[in-house]
Amino acid sequence: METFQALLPGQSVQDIGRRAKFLTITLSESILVFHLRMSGDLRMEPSESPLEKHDRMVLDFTSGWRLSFNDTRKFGRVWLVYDTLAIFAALGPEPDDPALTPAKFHEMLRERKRAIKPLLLDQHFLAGLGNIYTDEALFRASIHPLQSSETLDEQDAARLLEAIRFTLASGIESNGASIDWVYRGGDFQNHFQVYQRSGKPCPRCGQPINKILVGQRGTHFCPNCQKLKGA
DNA sequence: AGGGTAACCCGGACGC
DNA sequence: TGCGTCCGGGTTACCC
Repeated sequence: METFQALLPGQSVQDIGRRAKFLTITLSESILVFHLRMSGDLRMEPSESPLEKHDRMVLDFTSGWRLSFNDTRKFGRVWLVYDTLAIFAALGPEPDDPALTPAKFHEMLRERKRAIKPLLLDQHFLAGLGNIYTDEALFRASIHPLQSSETLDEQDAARLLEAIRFTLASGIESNGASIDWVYRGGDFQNHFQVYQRSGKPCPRCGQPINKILVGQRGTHFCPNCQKLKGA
């Protein structure tokens, strides 16, 4: 294990924020940016607390508190930057941006010609959806994961945008999903409609949920409720 | 432009 | 019990 010390003398926390799946801690003269990927976790605790297994970075504050970045699978990333432009420049809009109207979303979908699931996962198209939320949102909107984006009409787009917003809000309300031992305290896994429910009955029609591979990602959907249209 | 694939990482699940 | 193998999450790189 290599260790080094990064000193941030005299700097204090000015703000805490989020853009897409990135967390930002704005300091007096620089910005800490975190991406937890799937196994990352941040803890605030007294500096004298024992370190935990897989703690990858710790920040000691003069107040006696410590911020620990724990990441079992080392997938997470941390940057110390002077501005976030380079990291955030290419990101798509936030799903909850009021400027993202159903009409605008429809236009974005029509400009592309790509299977809807990988498109929704593409952070440059729309920022914030991961595999779980994409499957859940497509189910709620009754759209097949392989449906090509430009074939979705205004109503489809409006339904999908609503489903995305609803699904993300539900996940946040549940403190996320704790499907893995690395997540803590989340409850959203108890609200999954399709994700990791292959073979189990669709909550809407009772037909078995199907699982396929789309762009190397496990993809769960109801073949009866989410039919490919116009094919 | 879109897609397919591999890489990163590692603990748990699974099969033998 | 002890192996080996596969899996999956988000993202980028690279190839066709």
